[in-house]
Amino acid sequence: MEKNYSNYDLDNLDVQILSILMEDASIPYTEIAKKLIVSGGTIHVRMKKMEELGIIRGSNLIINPQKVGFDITAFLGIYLEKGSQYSDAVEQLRQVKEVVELHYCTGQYSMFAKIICKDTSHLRKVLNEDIQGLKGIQRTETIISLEESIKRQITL
Amino acid sequence: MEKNYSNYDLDNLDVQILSILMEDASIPYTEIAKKLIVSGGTIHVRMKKMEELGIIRGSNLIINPQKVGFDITAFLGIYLEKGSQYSDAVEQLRQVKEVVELHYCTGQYSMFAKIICKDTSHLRKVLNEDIQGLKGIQRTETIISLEESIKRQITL
DNA sequence: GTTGAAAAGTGCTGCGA
DNA sequence: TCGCAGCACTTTTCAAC
Repeated sequence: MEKNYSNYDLDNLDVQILSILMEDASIPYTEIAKKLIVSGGTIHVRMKKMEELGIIRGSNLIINPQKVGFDITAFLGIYLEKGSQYSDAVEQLRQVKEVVELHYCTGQYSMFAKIICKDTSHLRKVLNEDIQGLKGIQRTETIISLEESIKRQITL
Repeated sequence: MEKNYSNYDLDNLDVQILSILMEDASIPYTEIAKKLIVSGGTIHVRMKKMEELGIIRGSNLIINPQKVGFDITAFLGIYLEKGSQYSDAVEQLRQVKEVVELHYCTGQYSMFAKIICKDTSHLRKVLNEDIQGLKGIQRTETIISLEESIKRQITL
């Protein structure tokens, strides 16, 4: 399905289509077509091309975590005992459902995670029981987000 | 539009609908209905209710940043000169398009940002020219992500 | 590559249980 | 409150430019 172009040149039309749908994926093709003064069929062809190229990963329904009782976002700097334990640690952290992002990174931490929990006691449980005990993890540093002021995708 | 229930009890059906659409918002209601053994109309009613309650924020087209030439993800710990400059700093950072997330947080940093850039020279430009010079920002620490191993939404 | 329209499928609304 | 059926709208396809 996904063709092997590492970097495809998007033209202006592609970028404008993506920009619109990145903000709201439910906007109909026909409406985009009107706005960009092309036919609906063209939007469809472009989208199909970009899907095949792997530029489009899919679409997500975005929910408000706070409304469903998930109130705490935290970042976790993770120190591994040895760098070689990285892939092991990834697999273990993948089992922890509260981990929504995990990065292998430069700087003081070996890995860096973003986790979302229901409340402080849930966070404590995840840190103490689910993460601190994992094989290869030496220690962690926690940064708690009190407010998410900006949340968006890149501007093309 | 949005009713003022701070926390509404979702039943099992609501949670299952959300779980499916959070992974792929393009799945038709009729298919969800078949999977959960209810009618399409019921899915529609539940979705409308959750939209009115503000549980659903919308939907995004997810693109692969690397395929469009954005190759570097970095996290930025930001030290402010005074905590009171927070809202000022938020507004300034909102103008920097490369900043995709910004948190006000506990711990050593006053604020914590996630930024996505095209390459190392783009990152350097954003750090040196767009961010370091902003009023109220004392200094920053950069963590560069070499690999994003996990990227998902919360599991309800 | 793009267009325009026809065909297929989906979302929405109202009635009935 | 839920399910069913008809209508409106969208996506998809395709021949022609």
